Amino acid sequence: MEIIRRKTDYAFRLMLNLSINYGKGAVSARTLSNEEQVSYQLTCKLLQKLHDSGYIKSSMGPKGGYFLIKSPSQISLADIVRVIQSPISLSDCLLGINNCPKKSICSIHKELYKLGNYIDNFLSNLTLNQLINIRNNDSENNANFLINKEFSKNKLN
Amino acid sequence: MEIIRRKTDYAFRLMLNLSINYGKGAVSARTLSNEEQVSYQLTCKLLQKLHDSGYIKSSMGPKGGYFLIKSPSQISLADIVRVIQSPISLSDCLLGINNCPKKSICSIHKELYKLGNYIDNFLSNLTLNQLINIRNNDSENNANFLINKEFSKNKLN
DNA sequence: TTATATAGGACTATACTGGTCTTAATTAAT
DNA sequence: ATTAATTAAGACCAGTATAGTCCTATATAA
Repeated sequence: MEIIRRKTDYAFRLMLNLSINYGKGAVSARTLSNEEQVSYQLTCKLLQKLHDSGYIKSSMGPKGGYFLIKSPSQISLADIVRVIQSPISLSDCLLGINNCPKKSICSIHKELYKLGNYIDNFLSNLTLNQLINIRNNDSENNANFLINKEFSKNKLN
Repeated sequence: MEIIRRKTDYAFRLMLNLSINYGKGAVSARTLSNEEQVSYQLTCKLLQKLHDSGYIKSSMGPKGGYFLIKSPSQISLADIVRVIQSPISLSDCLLGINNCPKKSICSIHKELYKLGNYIDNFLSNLTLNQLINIRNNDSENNANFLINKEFSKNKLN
């Protein structure tokens, strides 16, 4: 089960593309669809949602398209997640005392609560602007995934 | 969308109960169902899965039931998650370079990868034994959720 | 006027999730 | 031996989420 749903992932891409084009005019759904390899229909749907939520504006007609309203530094991945997919929660029971019938359970949820907070904060603090910077600093080679593999070996050390 | 599915949460409870009874003989599904407020049928199903995965043993007949094979210090929440629900992955694309058509995306996934690792490690390092200890240290009052509520108010401060 | 865009409702196939029902097989105690 | 308590396990189901398409309408630059 994916925490970040596929649609949300698509939206990340679309928004990152718009971030790179921030201040350079509108980008059409068709272009975004092609460049980010997301089906045209779905691209439209996702852009509409992002539009309705006030992150992007649209201009209709030829030469129309979408562009960011806010600066990429003011939009986090958590924002996008919130728009596209149902909210991420770590577990049902964290929502309230009602679902947690026994005290014995609370030690579980107390710990899970910390994890939930961490995830929240992580996504809230990761802005589109930061992602652009990471990409730029990251050299021109395509070896990011190799780097990621190293990350995984060293995890928690 | 919950990262820890409800069934997994149930399994956490059942396993914590068995942990508390570790070394004290078998506990029947009926008892576990009552004590942890999980439907009897579902309790049976979950216990069967945990049994098949080698975390608990069963004895049939009257006075039968289930008991842990391993020590609670050797079973993590990640273990239980793995048995009960489909594996947690942060996003489809993290699975491989194949799903990641554009380099521009990698800066997203590089960061998400870190988050995925954190979640993994968190759950892998949280053992049933630790949860018992947390519970015991946590005083005898029932106010854990009040504490949790405070947590939620103060988060990110 | 036309071609290029966005806007948005309706619909669908598939899969997952939580959960139940039913029928067996095992075994301690009487 | 019989009975009652218990695990074992397959089949089934309703509800919902997910990803995605289809179709029609509307706006607008050229």
